[in-house]
Amino acid sequence: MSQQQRTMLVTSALPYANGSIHLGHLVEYIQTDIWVRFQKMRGHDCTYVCADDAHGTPIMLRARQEGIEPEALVGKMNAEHRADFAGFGIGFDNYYSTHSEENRAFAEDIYLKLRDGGHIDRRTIRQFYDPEKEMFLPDRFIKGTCPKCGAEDQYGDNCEVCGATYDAAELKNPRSVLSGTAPVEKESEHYFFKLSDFTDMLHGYLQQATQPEVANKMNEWLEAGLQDWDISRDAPYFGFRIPDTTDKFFYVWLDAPMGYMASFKDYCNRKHLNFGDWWEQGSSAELYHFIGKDILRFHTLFWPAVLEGAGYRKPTRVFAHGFLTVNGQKMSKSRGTFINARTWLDHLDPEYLRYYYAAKLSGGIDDIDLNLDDFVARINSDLVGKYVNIASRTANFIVKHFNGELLSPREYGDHETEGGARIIAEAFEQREYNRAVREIMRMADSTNQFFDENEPWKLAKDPAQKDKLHKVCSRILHAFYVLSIFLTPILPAMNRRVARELFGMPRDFLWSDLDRFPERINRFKHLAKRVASDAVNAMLEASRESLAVTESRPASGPLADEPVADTITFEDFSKVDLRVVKIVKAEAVEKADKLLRLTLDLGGETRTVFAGIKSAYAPGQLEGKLTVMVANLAPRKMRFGVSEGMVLAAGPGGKELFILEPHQGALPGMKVK
RNA sequence: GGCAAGGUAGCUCAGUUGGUUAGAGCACCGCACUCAUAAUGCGGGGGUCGGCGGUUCAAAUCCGCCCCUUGCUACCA
Repeated sequence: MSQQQRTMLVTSALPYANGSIHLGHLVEYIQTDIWVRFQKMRGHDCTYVCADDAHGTPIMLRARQEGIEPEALVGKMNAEHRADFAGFGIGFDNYYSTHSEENRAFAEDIYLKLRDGGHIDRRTIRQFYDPEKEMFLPDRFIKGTCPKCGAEDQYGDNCEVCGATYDAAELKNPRSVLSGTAPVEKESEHYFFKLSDFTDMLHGYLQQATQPEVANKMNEWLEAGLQDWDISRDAPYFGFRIPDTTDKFFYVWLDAPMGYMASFKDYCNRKHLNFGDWWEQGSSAELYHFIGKDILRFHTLFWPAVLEGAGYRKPTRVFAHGFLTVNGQKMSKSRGTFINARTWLDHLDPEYLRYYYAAKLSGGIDDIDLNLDDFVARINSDLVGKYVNIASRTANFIVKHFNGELLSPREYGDHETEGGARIIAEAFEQREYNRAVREIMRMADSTNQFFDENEPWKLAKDPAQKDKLHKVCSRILHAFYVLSIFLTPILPAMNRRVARELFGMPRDFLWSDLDRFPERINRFKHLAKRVASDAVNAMLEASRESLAVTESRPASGPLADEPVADTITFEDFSKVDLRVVKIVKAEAVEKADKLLRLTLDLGGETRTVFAGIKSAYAPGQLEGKLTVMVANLAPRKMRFGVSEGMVLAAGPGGKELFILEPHQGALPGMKVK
């Protein structure tokens, strides 16, 4: 199996330094790590780097809250992340931070090259500003009433109740999350990267560098026309200052992907390598990014355009994966399925998670499900019952009757591994680990069949059959040896023990070890124990508890979904003019599947209001009834006409929506106060 | 509503360019075995391959329409 040695640099996305690593993150790191270990085993020069994404407003504010410097917070999280990753056997060659001098140098270098190349624009935009804290507010730090559905306490970019997206400027009663004061709009000069300069290049790039389904999706953005990208943020901000400015900082996406370069640069410095051999245009090294599908735009549009504009090479391929669900649903804190890496490590073997993910992962972007019952069954059956059991049931015969010595394939008859090895190597290369695992388990099955057919336990009792016993068991242990090599990228720790303790090798397995077979074994030592479902339950319980400490909110019910909003003053309330109205007409809107057009009598004046209540009310049910509306809400143009107010209703949505109705005697036009 | 990805045994999933009675693992029911930190082998039950049409000698696989799930997005002011 001679082949060209490849030079590869591989990355996983940078985890944000604001939170702990959880099982969702680990899908990506485990996927990447398996691939990297496979490439290394094949003898390629493969380097795996990552870093913490350490900048941004949330970090700055959290540090403030904890009363420490951002640097201290970032350092603490870096140590925690490293420990978690190490626990799962993620073998980074370097793990760094975007808060580093190398990263500053790359951000500035790239920015200046883009600027000098004419790809940076400056213009003034209006943005919310917190006068008390004296800072501009990102969308996530403004809350207010959703302009679409009226839900309170919604973020400045989208509404979690109705799912609407909007500009922070559209929020009603906006207020700063930091100080509670009303933010003011203020002008500020921002820097923009002219992404559209690279449209043609990206068109071709997407085809060759991404999975087909990803290219299709991203082409939608190209067709819609690429917008300029705001790459600056105003002080105060935890990040790098833009050169030649006093109060402008790079937005996180102009320093996060540079973190890949910075981490590798740090590695080069320590290993005395020439950074440019990997990153200069025309480099023959391969560059791969593993990412989640949520950050596709940044990695397949923004990042290649930036690299192109700054004169660097572009990634060879960008591999996106799907999200993790647990027991078929999104990870949930109240169900205990929002599981941190550390919680798993406290209760379960990390390699079992690696195996389970591998058994599920394909090369596509489908979500994968961690079904915990299936997990227990799968580990116990595949790993313990099939794979480990092969060695466990065979090794004793060799040690006891033959002093550990194995016959060679020539002595017991040929050992065919070529075909299977090719299939499995191909599957690893294509990141179709599920296929590799299926094939490996198929081979484990046939090995167990072979064992049972030959009944070595009977041979062992008959001295005349000693030679056959030796042949059968040698062959089986060689099959185990082959399976172990195949499983090494997935189960590195277990197979380090197999290589060294059982087969007495001085190092871990390499793929080329398939070309020769060991001549002896040592006594078998226990390798893996079954998963008890108790341990899984304990982990879920611990997850629930660890989160309960940080959040003392009710676990379920309306109050949990939508906590009571911040206190407002009476003046705030009195701004809202609520009136009793009579619904004189209610009709379905053609082509609208959620809206009803209501004609409301306000006691002399009539208003047209669109309400998203079609899922709960038939038009006829409403006509003639009284209800309450917000009468002084700014009119809003919608697709089907202008809505002149809003009717009040409660409930989560769907069939559960309940219009408010006043008691007997109320008349249209009366003010609610 | 638009776009995308899915809908195959109770569960988790395979099914390459359409081709014999649709597969695996787990679970379940028998049987066998005892070497193995209960682990294995054999056999069995179980599916109208989301639904309805169409193309074809032949469709889970191709085409059309519809239903459901998930993700983005849009109209739930």
